[in-house]
This record gives sequence, structure tokens and C-alpha cells, in this order.
Amino acid sequence: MPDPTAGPRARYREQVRAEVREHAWSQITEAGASALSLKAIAQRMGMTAPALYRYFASRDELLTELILSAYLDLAETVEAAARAAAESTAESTQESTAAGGDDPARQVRAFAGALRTWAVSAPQRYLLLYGTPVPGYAAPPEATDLARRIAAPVQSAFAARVANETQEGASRTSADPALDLMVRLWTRLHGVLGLELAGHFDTMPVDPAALYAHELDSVLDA
Amino acid sequence: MPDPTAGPRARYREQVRAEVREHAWSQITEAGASALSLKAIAQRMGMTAPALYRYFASRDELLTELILSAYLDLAETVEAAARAAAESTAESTQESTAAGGDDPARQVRAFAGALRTWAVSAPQRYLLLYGTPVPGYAAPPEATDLARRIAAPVQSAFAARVANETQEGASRTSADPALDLMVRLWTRLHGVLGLELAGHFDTMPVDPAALYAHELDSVLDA
DNA sequence: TGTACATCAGTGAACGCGCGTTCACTGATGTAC
DNA sequence: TGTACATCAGTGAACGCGCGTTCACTGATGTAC
Repeated sequence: MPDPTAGPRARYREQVRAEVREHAWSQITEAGASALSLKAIAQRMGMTAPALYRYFASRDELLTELILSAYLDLAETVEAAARAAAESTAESTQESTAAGGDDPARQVRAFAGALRTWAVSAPQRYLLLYGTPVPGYAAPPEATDLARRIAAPVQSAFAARVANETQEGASRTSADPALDLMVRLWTRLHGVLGLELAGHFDTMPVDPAALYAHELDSVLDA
Repeated sequence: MPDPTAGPRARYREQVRAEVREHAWSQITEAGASALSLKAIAQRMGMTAPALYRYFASRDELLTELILSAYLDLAETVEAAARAAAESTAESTQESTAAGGDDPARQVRAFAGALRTWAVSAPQRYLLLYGTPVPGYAAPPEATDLARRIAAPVQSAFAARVANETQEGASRTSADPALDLMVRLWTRLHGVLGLELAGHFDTMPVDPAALYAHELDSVLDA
């Protein structure tokens, strides 16, 4: 009883699917998400358009897969960064190790750094997730879960931090102070990234990287 | 020597142009900027598509006009708000009148309030200016001027404020402290607006209006 | 006040393009006996 | 080990759609004498 997901045909299928996704990304990079076209991809691959329907049920299915894979990639990227920061803290600082944990601020910094690198390296990919929604297209429910997962490292870092502090709660926006901090970080970082990637700082004497770093600090030092 | 810009034909021209713009906006509102189509507009107006070429040289020219008019509308909106705030301050507070000016913070608050109302009332219009750029379309140079004009009330309010304060300059990002404050306000407000209009808070226990107000305060109280 | 003329709005047909998607089919490839 | 069969990748033609834009043309409307 051979595994149909591991035979040579399945392998080939996965190769072609990957190649389609690759061409799809370069198309999105060059002309935005609304320019995604199965026919154009088929052409670049030296195939006919109907052939792609063996691999993707429709254009929307391909787009959904791209969006989910982008979310997943970002989630894994920021998780790895936060984890690395937590481990290096545990190694170098005896004090915090003795305190039984890691430095939340370091993890948040690692998260923010990874996020910016990820966004700047592929602006259209970032904008696909956090920019203007594609008209007439509704993101699948899994996207919400992944979006939550991306925020998780930050939120738990802030939760650890909040637990160590006396709470005043003067400027709370919601019931959960860790959520509050996470949202505040999220909006501030996105405020810089969104305008930067859209090119709005191009005609101004503004250094987006420095601004980003400042906004990060503004939340951590609050 | 009759004025050709005031005859009945010119008047009619302007009416039709306005109607085209109106339909264009409702099209953008419903399906985003990339869905803007001269043929579809002509159809809704009960005309043939070529007829529209009497009024607009091309689709891109129409789009440019829409973008510029949106910038202009926003500029006038925030200018009016800031002016009203300055005047009402001058009336009610003798102290600040004696000090020869108005309350910068009030003007910035008025600006931010007007901005949010403007953005929320027509999300796609806001996103047309500050969201993901339309692929393959470059904004005209005038857009930059108008963008600067929109920021002007805030920047001058901050300039007035900075002049009254002792400067430490610890967290400067650029050479001009008023510019710094303006950019910080801009990115923080856009961070909230951009994510809100894209629907990213819909599945979270977050109140965008409260968050927006908090971010506004965070810059004013710095 | 009435007529001739120039101006200009709008039509209809057409061009060339690209899109997503369906369908009947050919031919290669892996698999079961 | 070799042959028969089922599976499946890919083709080519086609459908219907919408787009921007050009062009020769009709007919109404304003204007100059």
C-alpha cells in the first residue's frame, strides 16, 4: 500500500506547485496583488493556462495559498527571532536566569527587527497582508489565526513584563494590559512601515529606520 | 469677447465632468482604485465610452484628478478644523490671547479629529492616498505639494510649541524638532487608521476610536 | 430677428488586448498482474 | 521481466467577458453677421 502523497507523481506535483507560487510572487512583487494572473504565470512557465488547473482550483485559491504562506512565513520568522533573543539572554545574563526568565524587552526588540527586515525585503508581500485589502476578496478564517500567532510572542513578552509591574491602568484601551501594549506596538510599527513602503517618506528628510527604532523604544519605555 | 470658460457649454462640460467623478468615486468605494473603469462609468451614465474622452484624456488622467481632489479636500478639511480651533481658543481664553497666540495642542487635536472623520467616512479614499500604491501608476508632482500642505497646520502648531519649550533633543530623528513631532503624529495616527480601515481590528477586542485618541495624546503629552 | 456657419457632444463600429474557466482530447508515466 | 491498464499531465480550441482607445460620422447647440 504505497503512500500516494510520496510517489514520484506527488513529488512532481509539489515541484510544479512551488514553481507556480514562485512566479506568482514575482508577479505580485512587480505589479501588486491585483495583477495576479494564472494565464500570465502559465505563459512564463511555458505552459498553457488550463494546465494550471491541475494544480490550483482557481485564481482565488492560489491567492489564498499565497496569503496564508506569507502569514506563516512571517509567524515563523518572528518566532525564531524572539526565541533566539530569549535564549541568548538566558545564556549571557545570570541575573535574569536567576530570576527564572528572559528579558521581555529583548524579545520584543528582536520581533520588531525581524518584522522590519521581513517587510522591507518584500514590500508587496507585507502590503498584501497589512495594506489595502484586495477588493472583492475575503481572507480565509485561517488568516485570523495566523495573524494572532504572529502577535503571540509580543503579547506573551508583554504579559511577562506586566506581571512584574505595579499596574496603574490610567491609559488602558481594553481589558488586557498586555493586549494593549501589543496593539500599541503593532500600530506604531505599522504606521512607520506602511507609510515607508508606500513611499511617503521619499520626498521628506526622514530616516525610516531611525523612526522605526524610536517608535519601538516609545512603547518599550512607556 | 465672451469668456469661453463661462458659457453654457463650459457649464455643461463641468456638470458632466463632475458626474463622471461622482461615479468614479462610488466605483472606487465599492471595488477599490484598481477597478476604476471608463467603460463602466459611461455605462452607468447611460453613455458610450468614447464620449467620456471628450472630458478626460485617459483613465490615468481621471485617476490623477481624483487623487489630487482627494488631497485637496483633505487639506481644506484639516485646515478648516485647525483654523476653527485656533479661533475658538482665541475667543474663550484671554490668557492665550494675551500671549499673542493660540493653543497648539487644540489645533493638533482638531486636525486629528478631522482626519479620522474624513478617513472613516470614505475608507477607500483614504487608502487611495495612504494605502498600497496603485501598481504602475505614479502620482503627479502636485500630490507631494498637497501632502505637504496637509501636514502644514500640524507642523506650524508644533513649531509654535517647540519655540516655547527648552529643547533637550535627546530623541530627535531629524534636524527639525517640529518636523519630528509631525512625523511621529502622522505615523501613529496612520498606524491606527490603516489597520482599522483594512479591517484588522475586526476580530479583536480593540476600540479603534479610543486607540486613536490615545495615540494622539501620546504625541501631545510627550 | 433670422439665417449661415462653426463648434462640439455623442454614437457605433472596430481593434487588440488580457482575463478566468470549461471541455474533449492526446500522450506519457507509473503500477498491478 | 514483460505486458495491459489506469492514472494523470498537458494541449488546443473555445466561450464570454471587460478593458482602453481610435476613428469616421451624425446631429444638436451656440454664435456671428
